[in-house]
Amino acid sequence: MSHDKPIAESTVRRLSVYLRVLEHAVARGVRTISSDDLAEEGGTTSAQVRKDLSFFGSFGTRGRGYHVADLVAELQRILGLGREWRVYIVGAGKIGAALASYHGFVQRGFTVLGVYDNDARLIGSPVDGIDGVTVRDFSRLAADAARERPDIAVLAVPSEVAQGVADKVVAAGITAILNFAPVSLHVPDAVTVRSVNMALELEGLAYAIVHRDSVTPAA
Amino acid sequence: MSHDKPIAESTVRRLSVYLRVLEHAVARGVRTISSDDLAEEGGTTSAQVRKDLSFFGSFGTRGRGYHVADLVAELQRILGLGREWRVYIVGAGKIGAALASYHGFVQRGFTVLGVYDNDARLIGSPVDGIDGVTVRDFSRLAADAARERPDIAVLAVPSEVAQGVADKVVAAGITAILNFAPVSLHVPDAVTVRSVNMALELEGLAYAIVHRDSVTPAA
DNA sequence: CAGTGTGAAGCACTTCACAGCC
DNA sequence: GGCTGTGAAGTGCTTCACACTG
Repeated sequence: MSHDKPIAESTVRRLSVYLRVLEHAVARGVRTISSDDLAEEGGTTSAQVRKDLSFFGSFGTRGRGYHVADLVAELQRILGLGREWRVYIVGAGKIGAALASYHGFVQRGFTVLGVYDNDARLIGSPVDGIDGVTVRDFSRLAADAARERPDIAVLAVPSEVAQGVADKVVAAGITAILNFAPVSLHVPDAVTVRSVNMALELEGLAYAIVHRDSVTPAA
Repeated sequence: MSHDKPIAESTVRRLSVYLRVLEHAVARGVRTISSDDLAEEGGTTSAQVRKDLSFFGSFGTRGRGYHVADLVAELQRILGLGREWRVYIVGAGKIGAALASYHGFVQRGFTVLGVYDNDARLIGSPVDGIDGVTVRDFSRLAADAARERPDIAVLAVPSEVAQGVADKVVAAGITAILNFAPVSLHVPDAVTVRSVNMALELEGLAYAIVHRDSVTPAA
């Protein structure tokens, strides 16, 4: 849609972090914040904060800092959080259920329209945390998607079936996937995939412990 | 402990990915694998695979590739997966419970010794998925840790209390934290923190959808 | 030959440092 | 005086390309 120069994924990640810090600042009644403070809270450097923001415009006031409320609005706009994002969760196991009722999602405008599974024992049972939503039959996903046009599918299924599920999700016209299975998914270029891999993070910690002080943190 | 030159976090991440691919290959009865195949399955390039491995040694055979079983052993050794890693999970809510019973952890030698909460209604109740483990009182964590010497604490608590919990965990002598709360934790340098932030990943997807084809994937 | 191992080149992200502005 | 915005410098990860070897 836009023709801005590409922004690094690392920058986008930090923008999300800044947004959280700023919302916290709003809650505390803070009006104005410097790049130094933002960096401190967000775990980065002031130069990084200013550089990240500079890709999108000049939001600060020299000598003063950033107006918190304004910057919140800017970041929400930049990140695309002004609208409702419609989400399907695939997999009604422990992790899928936990995600479905995760408060952090709703808070940011991510609405869970449906939770899918192929286990007959789960289909039809209520998803707690979301009133009125019951577990849907995975075989209906394509038909439902044609009607509801979800933006994002969250995959909380076992590794062995993750690629197959991803293929079905893509075939249903969903173009963004958040993958919780510990496998790399192969999807067409037009589809965006992010992965959250908890076991991999634990392994990273194990490595760090074993090799204490010989790992360069990337962020 | 060792005096190897520091290895990039991105490299360590990929090693974990390679390990998974290789284990899958073992399961399929594959004996030998090329950097090309490993890259294809792992979502990277063959040069990257060879470079990553080269930091630790020469494990392949020119003209032939890598012996799968041998490389699995090497990677397990490099990542420090040869031993048991003792884990405490703090927070017995939905996410904490889901993590406690997550199979991927046990599989890699991560043993959940205890699940902690400060909610009296949860303390003492069984943690399903782990036989014999019941939810422990968070106020006992320091005392338990002195005895059980866990390596890693997984934080599955609300953002508002995450920093406070982290402080207690650090005070209890735990030096590695996997943080699921969407805040950056401030800890001493000697403590390693990794964060998994699901809301942030969703926001990344939202950004990617809004700015389709103007994001440079970092991995 | 097929495919690894690796110095060198390329590229992208981060940090520096300072001019400019409130 | 304090702090932003930003070219330029620095750093580190990735990609290239090829010598080398089983």
